[in-house]
Amino acid sequence: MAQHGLKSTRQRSLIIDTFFSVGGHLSVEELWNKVREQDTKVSVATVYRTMKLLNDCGLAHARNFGDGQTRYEAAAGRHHHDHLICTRCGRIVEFENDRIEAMQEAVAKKHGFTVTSHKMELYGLCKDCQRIPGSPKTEA
Amino acid sequence: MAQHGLKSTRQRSLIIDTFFSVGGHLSVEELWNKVREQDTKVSVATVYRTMKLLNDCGLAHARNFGDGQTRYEAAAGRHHHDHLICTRCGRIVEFENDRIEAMQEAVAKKHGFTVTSHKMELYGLCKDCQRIPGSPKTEA
DNA sequence: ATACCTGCAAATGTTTTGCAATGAT
DNA sequence: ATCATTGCAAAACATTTGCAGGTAT
Repeated sequence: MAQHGLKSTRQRSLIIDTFFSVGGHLSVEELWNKVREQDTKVSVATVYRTMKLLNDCGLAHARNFGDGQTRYEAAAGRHHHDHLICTRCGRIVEFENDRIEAMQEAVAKKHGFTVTSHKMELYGLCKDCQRIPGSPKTEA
Repeated sequence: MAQHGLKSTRQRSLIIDTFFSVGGHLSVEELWNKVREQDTKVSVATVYRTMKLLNDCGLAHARNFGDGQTRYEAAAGRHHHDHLICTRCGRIVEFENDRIEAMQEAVAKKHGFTVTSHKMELYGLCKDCQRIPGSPKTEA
């Protein structure tokens, strides 16, 4: 970390290790809770600061799935991908599709735009939730 | 409006008229400013409440382009569409592409999802901004 | 030693809400 | 008259920041 003038601290190591070992698409609060299982003293502010750094370094990507919280996913050496989000159980599935990406480029070009980034999210019901009628987020 | 137990008030009429006549993708604050040109007394809370109603009725759609504010666009009788957003000047261009939609469906089906809604946003530089080096949001 | 980091609490920015007063039907 | 709606100010949320003390290099 020293190459960017960053220091390796107990808190940062714990936060980063936890983030990568838990995986998925964690909100800061979720990550904070996991971190506090190991060290009760770590403050949210530090988790926010650390995830921001990780994002700036390109090791994590900030995402926003419309639930009002920023979520982070590991990014090291990963391809760009998009997401399917189950609006009932919250499951998030990642996918890649080169043909869609190509068509996005084509659409942008048609409108004179140069695309630097994009996001695409498909919301709906996952396989399991389609057969279960009733209200969302009510796991058995 | 009576069919939903909603009442027609001076504030609502003004907010709704303003929203539809200004058009585009307005944040609540932008809309509030426009509204106050006609009536200084209208509160932000009322604008928030009215736009939420309009959204629930399906007459407006809430959008989130990553600038931290919810933006609303008119929705009455419009097709689904996606957006190109210029990260320099903030210009927003709408587009429709049936082939991309079809491929989204296909991807979802492959993963066992039923899609109920989706969002796709392409961020980059518009035609005009590509030729202007320098910092964003600095209009001549 | 010298930056950089941390925790805390206070501040931020956006959106929501409780409540008493006002207004529409 | 009744019940929805308003404005205001306070509350709620997620996130950021100032600062004084602590820590890695």
